[in-house]
Amino acid sequence: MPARIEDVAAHAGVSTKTVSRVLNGYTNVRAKLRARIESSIHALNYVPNPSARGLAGNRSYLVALVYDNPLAGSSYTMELIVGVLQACKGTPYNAVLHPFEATDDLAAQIDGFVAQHRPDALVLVPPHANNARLLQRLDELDIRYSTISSKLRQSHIDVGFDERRAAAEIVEHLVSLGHRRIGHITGLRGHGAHAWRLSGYRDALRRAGIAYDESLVVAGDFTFPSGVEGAKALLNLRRPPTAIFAANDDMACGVMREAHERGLSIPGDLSVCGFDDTPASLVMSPGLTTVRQPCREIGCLAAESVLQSIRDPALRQQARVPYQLRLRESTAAPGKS
Amino acid sequence: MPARIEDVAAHAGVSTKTVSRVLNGYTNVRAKLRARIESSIHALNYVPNPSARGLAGNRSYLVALVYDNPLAGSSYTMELIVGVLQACKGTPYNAVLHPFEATDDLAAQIDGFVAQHRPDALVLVPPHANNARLLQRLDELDIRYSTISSKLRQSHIDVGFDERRAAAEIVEHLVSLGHRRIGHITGLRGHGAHAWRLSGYRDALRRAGIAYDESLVVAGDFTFPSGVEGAKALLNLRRPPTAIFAANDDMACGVMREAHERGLSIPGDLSVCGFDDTPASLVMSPGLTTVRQPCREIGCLAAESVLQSIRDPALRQQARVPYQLRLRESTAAPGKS
DNA sequence: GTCAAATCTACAAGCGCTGTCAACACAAAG
DNA sequence: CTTTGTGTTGACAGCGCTTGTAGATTTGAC
Repeated sequence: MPARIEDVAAHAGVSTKTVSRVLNGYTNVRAKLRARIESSIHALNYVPNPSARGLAGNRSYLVALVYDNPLAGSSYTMELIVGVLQACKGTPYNAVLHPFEATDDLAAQIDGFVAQHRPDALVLVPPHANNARLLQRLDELDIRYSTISSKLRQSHIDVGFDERRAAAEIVEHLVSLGHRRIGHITGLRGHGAHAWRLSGYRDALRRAGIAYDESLVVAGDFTFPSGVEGAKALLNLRRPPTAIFAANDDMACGVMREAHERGLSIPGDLSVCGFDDTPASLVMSPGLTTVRQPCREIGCLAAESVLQSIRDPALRQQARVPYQLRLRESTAAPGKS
Repeated sequence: MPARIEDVAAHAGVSTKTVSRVLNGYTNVRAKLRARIESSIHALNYVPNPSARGLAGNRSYLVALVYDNPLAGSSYTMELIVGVLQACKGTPYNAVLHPFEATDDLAAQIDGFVAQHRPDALVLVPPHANNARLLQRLDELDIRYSTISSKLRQSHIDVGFDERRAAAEIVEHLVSLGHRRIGHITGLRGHGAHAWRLSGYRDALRRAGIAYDESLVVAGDFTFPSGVEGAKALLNLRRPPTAIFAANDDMACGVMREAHERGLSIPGDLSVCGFDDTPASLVMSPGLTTVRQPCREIGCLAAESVLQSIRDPALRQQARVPYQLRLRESTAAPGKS
């Protein structure tokens, strides 16, 4: 039978109330007494019972990660999960996962989920992070939440990185190699990543004094097949691009596949770069030039902030974490094989 | 304020205890009364409070997925998670994740985790599923658990698939294409997957009347770099193999990388096949021939069984789920380009 | 030394549920 | 008609914690 708070109180010679104060981080306990209680906790190997705590305090000690059905992008989600778990470590909080089916009655779904599990806080991943109705419903329910890479310019907690600048940098890398005709396969419309990465692409062209050519930009949806299709469209142009910047790695892999099909060598005949640094980008041959998005840090920060906001409801924070260019073998100067 | 069991009882004109019986699936409630209570539950939109339930019933309604630090194999873990979540859906149970750091004091770690979160059940993934000391400790703590692909022939719940047979099948596929010199890069020693897949390889050779050649089998550790190294060793042989069966996809990707480095075309100069059907195997060029391991079903089944065993502690079950060969473009008859 | 503020104790209530056990209804048996 | 047994239902305590109140004690400032 595990120790109870009562046992700790008796062991330390204090009231249970004071032990409770220590457990919950109240500051009005004298340092000396606090130390004594903490050593009793340690001696008895005491860990508070989460159910009892939750029941009495009307809390669940649960943070839910709300993400899209993970058919695609599993490594992205997985990394976020690792980050969220890291943030929960050492706290009484536990992470639970909630993959939302992408349906219309999202409000109903969130209501059901909240009713059942009563999470104290949510971390929302795109596309849900961009769903204004959802956020509004959460506000109504008075549930704290943070978002990841939300394109909504709202006054809530959000964590992301400067995707526009990162996209610009990777395109500038292509420019610096000598490329002038650079194709772009966009992400799925509606995602912030679609607009930001496209804007970055245009920023880089503008700064390099290269005219924006609409025909070099084709629509993708972040999937491998859409990368293949995008590559087909671009490579079928009368004057095909010498480099293609795909808005994510899966599509970049699609581009590489199509290039191989056509017998084009990479990077000799075509430079390819992606975005996200998924595991696949490392195992591709050649290795894929991409942007490392620090998913773990993002997940960790998003969870930490939202937990902090439980104590301090006024907290509003727009954190931007650093990204890194990963230059690998899929990009080189044009026209040399 | 959400409805409480008391409200439901009042609405249905019964005692709270009877409502509780209905909620917990006790059979000794008359059908008519049960129906009335169920309609009251529905009418009031009642969902029991997990904390209260847990406190009163001395349960946590938590299933923990215990896996290795997810630096590698994130898609495998992710798929298992999806399966476990699926199994929890519609039950009062919730899934929590516990990535174990691979340290020596595993018993201490599990004790700490159990003390803090008090999960009702665990699902163990290799290599932890193979840790006899860990299982013993769980038995001592009287915590239900199930394992996934455990190589321990113990009397507990385990879910997996016939890896040996699957490995044999994929090697037979190579044989049927005309390959006689087939290399194998093994997995990490200690994992069941190491032994089973190697055994399958040998089974296939034996059945094809091909002598087992030790020099064609090199040790890997399931990582991409070890695949590269393994490929180097095999391709440097005086008589290199015409096909390589890597014990997982990551290593197969490493083989493809090395082949590309050497200017060997796949499958023209070298056939490659992997195992697991990770997302990368689909985006590789050419697509990788591999074995689909039904991770979701496995995770789901493992969680379902262990939840069932909470009610029925006598439950022992060794489930084998079906696998599928995925024949893609990385394998072909030898010697034709 | 005095007084207010800060700290601490004791105790009770109660969070929402389930377990225990007793009560009850109803059928079959005597 | 009573007795016994079986199945169904209810009353109530209590799970382990937090919160609140009222009062005791200590502390530090003056």
